[in-house]
Amino acid sequence: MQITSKFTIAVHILACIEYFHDQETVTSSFLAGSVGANPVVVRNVMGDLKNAGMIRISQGKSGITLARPLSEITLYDVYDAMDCVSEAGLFHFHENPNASCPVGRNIHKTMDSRLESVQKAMEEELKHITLAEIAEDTRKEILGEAK
Amino acid sequence: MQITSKFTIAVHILACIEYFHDQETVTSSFLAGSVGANPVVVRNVMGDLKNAGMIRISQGKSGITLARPLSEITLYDVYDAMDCVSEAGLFHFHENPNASCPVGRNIHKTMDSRLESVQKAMEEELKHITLAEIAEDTRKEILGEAK
DNA sequence: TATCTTGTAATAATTCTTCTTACAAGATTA
DNA sequence: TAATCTTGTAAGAAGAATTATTACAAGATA
Repeated sequence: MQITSKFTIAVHILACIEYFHDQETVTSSFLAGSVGANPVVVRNVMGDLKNAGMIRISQGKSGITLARPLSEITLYDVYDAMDCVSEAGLFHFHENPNASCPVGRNIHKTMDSRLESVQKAMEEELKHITLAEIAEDTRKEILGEAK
Repeated sequence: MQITSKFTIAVHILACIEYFHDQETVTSSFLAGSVGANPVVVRNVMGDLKNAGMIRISQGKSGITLARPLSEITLYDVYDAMDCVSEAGLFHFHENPNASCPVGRNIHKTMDSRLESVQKAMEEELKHITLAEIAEDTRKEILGEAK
């Protein structure tokens, strides 16, 4: 089980917009080229990022741009925008516990709050990481390559 | 995306073994009845729990028993035994970032350590919760029902 | 020895995710 | 204004992963 690749694609896209904004007109096709995915999946991710207020989309020369600085976007914001985890939560509860068994009809309730806290721990960690860090590290890696 | 229901099934099973061990002979069919799943999935989960040293399996009157007290089993132990998350990690990285794009060939490296720390935060939280807590709360809920 | 239970393979069914094609609608620029 | 480019979205195909089920051999028990 893994969290949808839309999440890492979204991060990749944001890093690209930041990196290329003053050299190229950034379009969905351009991004799809860097990501290595079909332009349509990129456009869908773009749509989610736009709805979340992270990017602006123009068909003109300005292309796709950041709507706010990467320092104000955390991994959690992206995770949230991509709907990485369903309404039901990170953990899949088995569907048919037997209500005529005392354990069966109570175990769900007993686990729920604890599993929520586990999910929350992950989400809190995501909030501590900004896209700015990632973009900056990426830039450093690229500069490092020159040697 | 959700973590396999084998995880909650395993917790349910452990709670059942604890709850019923002095009233019933606990078998895979009995457990399957409480869980509401096919006996084969229960047996597979049982196999994993046995390999992890949490339960003992007998075909006789003793049935399935705990191999160590629930206070010494954490949700992480169960999570680990069920192989809830693949080798590749919790986050699915998109497969084909373009190596001829500077961002494309560096973004993976840049994200990896951070995503690992996020996954680790979740796993640490799992380590803080014991099966004993859950079994105890379940017992309390059951007693509460009597009113 | 008859019965019950586990272990496991094989397979089917279902659900999710990802990819792809196609095209309408909006924006841009010459 | 017309030609071109880009986005937004629907529809569907393909693929992967998860879960359920049948079947049966082998081991344990009484």
